[in-house]
Amino acid sequence: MMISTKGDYGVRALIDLAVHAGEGPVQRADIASRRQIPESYLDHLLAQLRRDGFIRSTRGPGGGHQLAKAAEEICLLHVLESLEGSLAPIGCVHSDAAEDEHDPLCGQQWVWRELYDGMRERLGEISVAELAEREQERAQTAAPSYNI
Amino acid sequence: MMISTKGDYGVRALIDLAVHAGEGPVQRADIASRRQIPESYLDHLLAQLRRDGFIRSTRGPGGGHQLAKAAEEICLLHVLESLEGSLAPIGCVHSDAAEDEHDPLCGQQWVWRELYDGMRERLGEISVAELAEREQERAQTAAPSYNI
DNA sequence: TACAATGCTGACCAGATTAGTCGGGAATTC
DNA sequence: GAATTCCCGACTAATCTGGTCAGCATTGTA
Repeated sequence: MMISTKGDYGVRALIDLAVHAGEGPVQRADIASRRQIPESYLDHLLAQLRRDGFIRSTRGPGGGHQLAKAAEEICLLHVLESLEGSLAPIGCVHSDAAEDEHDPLCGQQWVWRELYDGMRERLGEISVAELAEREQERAQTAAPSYNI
Repeated sequence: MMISTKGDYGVRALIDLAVHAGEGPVQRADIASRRQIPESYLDHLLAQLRRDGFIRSTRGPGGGHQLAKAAEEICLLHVLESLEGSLAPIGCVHSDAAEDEHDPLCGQQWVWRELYDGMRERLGEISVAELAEREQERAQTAAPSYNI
């Protein structure tokens, strides 16, 4: 398991913010109840997302959280790396490792690196905007009667 | 981290067995020292690999472990799944899950599934034989003077 | 038949990580 | 100044990782 609830919840929260973008700050409690995330846990995740510049938060009544940049510019790769740390499938492979820094004992490194690079590439292509769109589409297909 | 030392050590052990295939049973202690794996830990990994039919073990003097099938027929996917359990990047996605068993709250499932399928496909193509070959090649390039 | 070499098994353990909870403080609006 | 909201750090229980260890089972050889 490479993606814990941290990453999963965090992504969901960002989707929620993307869906409600332009409606002013969204409150933690609303995200939590809509996305079924324990509120006090979500707290920590939002803090991390703020630290890494994905969201902006405002305090006081009417406060809440908003995306700090366009949803199109937030890719899954960065979000997950923010919340989960490195996504490397194994310790001896990290994104900033030198190309030929090979441990002679870890001859199968090329496999892990190949997997890792493939994953990072794909995750880098998927934006929170895309996830939010897909969700909206699905919601409409699932319950079209409410939308006529 | 999706691949712990379990999977890594296990793969190394199988490579070792592939390299020494045809030389009779290979002893645990030899694998352990050549591959830098704690012997008593390796013990458990070999047990698992045996249970899942990757190796055959014989006891008594001159005993040891051998591949139970051709190294070409052992793919990384099965080995890792034997040692690590499911490689699913997240709980809601497993290989035997029904196609449309979607949790309405997990709208981003398609992403995880896409990653998972890609990984499984790639890992299914790589055999222990290939890993062993690559290792041998590299050993020769690294120290050609010993092989003239 | 004894014994030495080897594998087999289950119990145990320390440290890290995950998935939270809780309590209190700080900022902001009304 | 009171209500609302975010912010932050301490704490916890359960699980996983990466082992270690003791003792038993099997088998070849003298």
